[in-house]
Amino acid sequence: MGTTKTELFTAEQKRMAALTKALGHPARIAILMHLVNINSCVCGDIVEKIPLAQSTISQHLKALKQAGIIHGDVEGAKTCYCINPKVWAEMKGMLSQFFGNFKNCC
Amino acid sequence: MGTTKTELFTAEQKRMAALTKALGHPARIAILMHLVNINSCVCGDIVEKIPLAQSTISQHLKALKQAGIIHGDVEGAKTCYCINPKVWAEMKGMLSQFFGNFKNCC
DNA sequence: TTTTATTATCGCAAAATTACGATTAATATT
DNA sequence: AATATTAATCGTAATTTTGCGATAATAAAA
Repeated sequence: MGTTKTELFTAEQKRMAALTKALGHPARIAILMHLVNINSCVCGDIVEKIPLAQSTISQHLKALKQAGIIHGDVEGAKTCYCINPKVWAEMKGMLSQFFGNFKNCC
Repeated sequence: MGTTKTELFTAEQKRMAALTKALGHPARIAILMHLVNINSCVCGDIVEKIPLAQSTISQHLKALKQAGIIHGDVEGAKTCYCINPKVWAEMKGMLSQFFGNFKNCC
């Protein structure tokens, strides 16, 4: 076991789960906060900002990339990581709808 | 390894990661969607709505409870699961701020 | 009081996640 | 051409997650 039974759920449910799962680690939140705060792409100084090994950060960046939340553009020897505005807007809309739908019931 | 180095991150980062991680599975999204859609507490028919074993659903409910997103009130033989309005509002605010802070930069 | 219904927990197995050091690949610099 | 610099990938180990059946625990119903 250990595998999610993905065929049992809707595309929307799977998409939302994949996106929130990608957010679900402090290091990945920290990376995204950094990108949002500096309000530009980050070319090569993420390892200095987050106290984890270079390989570990690379894995977290990969996870964010696979979810589509960021993209990395090779710029010579460095890679520039940017928030993907399209997916960012998708998440923003998806989550605001999701959280807005709840009317305090009981 | 396999353990997150939680001491390296801020309380905000850890809280946000814990909440989004709890959302990060299709079954848990489905459970929350169901609770939002019927707009009331659910007493005992979650197993019928989601095609997973009773014990598996119980575990997903536990995960949502531990994050504080829902609470379960024992109502006789059944347990009524409700969205926790306080934490719901917390997430809504946290995420809307997070996603609102990004200005399309590049 | 015995039986039934409902939910939680235990124990297990398979898979995924997290983290790191070491290595590789690709580009810049000297 | 040789040497840095930067980022990705590989290999490994510990831990966590996911899912299920079996078993408890609790309360309702007969």
